[in-house]
Amino acid sequence: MDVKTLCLGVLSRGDASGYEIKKACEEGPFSHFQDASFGSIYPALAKLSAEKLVDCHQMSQEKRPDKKVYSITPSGRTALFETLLLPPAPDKVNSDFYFMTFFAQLMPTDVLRSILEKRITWYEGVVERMKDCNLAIRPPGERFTHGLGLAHYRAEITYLKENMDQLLDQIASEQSADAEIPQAPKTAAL
Amino acid sequence: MDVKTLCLGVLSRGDASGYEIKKACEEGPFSHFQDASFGSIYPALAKLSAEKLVDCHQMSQEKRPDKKVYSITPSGRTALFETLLLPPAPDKVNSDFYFMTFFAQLMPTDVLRSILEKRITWYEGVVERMKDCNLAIRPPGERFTHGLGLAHYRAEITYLKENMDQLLDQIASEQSADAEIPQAPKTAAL
DNA sequence: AGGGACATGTAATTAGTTACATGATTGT
DNA sequence: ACAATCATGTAACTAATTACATGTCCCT
Repeated sequence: MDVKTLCLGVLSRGDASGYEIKKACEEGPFSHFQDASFGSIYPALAKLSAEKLVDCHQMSQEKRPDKKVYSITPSGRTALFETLLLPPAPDKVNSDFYFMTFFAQLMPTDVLRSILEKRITWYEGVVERMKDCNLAIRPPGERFTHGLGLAHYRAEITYLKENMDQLLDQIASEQSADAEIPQAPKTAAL
Repeated sequence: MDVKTLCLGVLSRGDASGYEIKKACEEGPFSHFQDASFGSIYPALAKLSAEKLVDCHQMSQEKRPDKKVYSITPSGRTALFETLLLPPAPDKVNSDFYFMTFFAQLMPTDVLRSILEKRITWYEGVVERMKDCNLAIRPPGERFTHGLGLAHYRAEITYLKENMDQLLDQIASEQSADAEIPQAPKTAAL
């Protein structure tokens, strides 16, 4: 989703500064399917402000730098509703991890094993942190999306655990056989 | 993965033209986790050619335009191996669909239902097409990645089917209750 | 004294997409 | 006649990232 709509989405849940919006995308509830950097968030908030889709009030804090807290306006909410009515763009998954596993047979088994284990550990941590958050207070869409993410991560962990040893074995045996038959096919099979 | 490495990956499986590389990303085995347009593929192939990582030979065809068929060179294979040894960049999932389900309670239930049903139908089609491809002839990494993709899609389909009616019901009842309590929280809960 | 969290913002750069330009052949 | 598939390539554009600039407080 474009950064402007992402900001409107975060602000629809309550007031926030640019810094806090970044955190919501990094660690918060949006971290699993959205991303944005300061270099895109601050200009997006400035534009939303100019379009009167958000209000901004400066906040002086003791022992902390001043911050600008943004609130969504009624027209901002309308803009968010309207975006939600548009057919969603197809998901764009760009995964180096999948690319690597696809070419697993070209990799040394120790590097491959390390990558697979890191992925499992990472996702197990994600699942643990997700289980800890209090969903009771959240609206149904958030709970649903949360459960969908969990289902996805759990399925990936299960598959990786059940199949990684077999993959590693197959590659180890193919790589020793490769010494005898070092031929690549001349035309790609789709 | 950057388009140059993606091209090397496709060419490592056999010779191909720019047009065929595009097809591999659109319909072929890379379609689930990679994307690239002509505007990035053709310049990438030109650069790879200049760096001698691929060879190019013109092919005249009857009743078809000429095509340029690219082959990966030994140094191209080395470059691909080396990229595969680098730690993979974290996955970048940018999903409008997840964003929408997150804000499901802001959407009319009929629009939401239609989006959920389209997603299920789309993924069921993907799974059907994936089941049909002959994996016996493919290397272990490709089989593994294929199974991982299938596991993910099946988990998502299962979750959507098991939870969408409940979500729709919850939203329908909340929306009628909203008429009585029209208050938004003032500060976001992460 | 050095790093990390807090806090905002701009400028340079990158990496891609979309649209355009061209043109034959095949199917409806 | 019109769209789709095959086929390559460039130019304009977009949307983002990264690096830079600035500064405080807190912890080790």
